[in-house]
Amino acid sequence: MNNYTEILRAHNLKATPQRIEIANALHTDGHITIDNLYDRLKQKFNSISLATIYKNINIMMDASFIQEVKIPHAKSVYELTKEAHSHLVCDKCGAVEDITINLSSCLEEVSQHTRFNVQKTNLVLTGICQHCQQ
Amino acid sequence: MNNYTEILRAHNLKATPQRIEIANALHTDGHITIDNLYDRLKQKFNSISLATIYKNINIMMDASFIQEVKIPHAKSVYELTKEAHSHLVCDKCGAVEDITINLSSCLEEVSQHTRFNVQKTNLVLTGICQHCQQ
DNA sequence: CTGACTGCAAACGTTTTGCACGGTA
DNA sequence: TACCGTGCAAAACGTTTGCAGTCAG
Repeated sequence: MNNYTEILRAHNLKATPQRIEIANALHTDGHITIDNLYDRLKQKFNSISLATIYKNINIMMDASFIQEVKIPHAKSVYELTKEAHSHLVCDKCGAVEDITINLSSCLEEVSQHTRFNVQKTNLVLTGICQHCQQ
Repeated sequence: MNNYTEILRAHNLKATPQRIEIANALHTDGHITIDNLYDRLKQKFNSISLATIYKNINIMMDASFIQEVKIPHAKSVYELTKEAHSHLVCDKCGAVEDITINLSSCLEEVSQHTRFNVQKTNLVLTGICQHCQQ
């Protein structure tokens, strides 16, 4: 488990117990919805408010500490910000997995066809995960 | 302008004037938010209800006549269903543009690293469009 | 003619806001 | 201590639902 106290402060966020637990939940689960995060934090802080979850999610996104992943036909999940990567999402069980894919050939193709200046890539591949194939 | 009466019926959707106008709006604009669609249809049907927009968007999605495109940090847009393609989204002006990119090398990479069975690709490239670069 | 669609109003779920209290730095 | 964060309650927002009247097939 990381020391999220320091990491939070490095992002100009006060290290409250609630925020540290949000960071731990994201670190443990990788990807989590608002609802799951709320359920998870209620175990540790029985009187925590959903408003606190939302306020922290928003301020942590502003600080680029976390990121939202929008998924077709499903609720958004949140993850700790890390190096650029893509996502595999299982349509059956909903599991979200990180995957690093080299998109340079795709970006070349874009620059060949348009003058659009790409800054970020968002690739979500949906289908059936290995576990659900059985 | 296409004859959307027939196309709607081919999708088992009754061809009401409201639905035909939704199809025309999507055909003309390419990508449109719920709000813009509502504003657009109010010009033709001054007493149209937002509920009608939502009901039709949902039934048209169920019929695979249209599709939702989820965009980072922005509202979803809707488009007529067509062959698979990716999207360029300008962070400045919000414009959404279709682009066909060959993703086969990316999919190969996925099958080399996992046994995930990919069924759909959702690629959204964000950045600055040619017009906003000037 | 019949079932489906529309428009209105109300309900619903999600997210945001204001405020008093409490905790971090 | 000063400011920021928390929790509660209420408000705001987007979306869905139920119903009565209307229309497409």
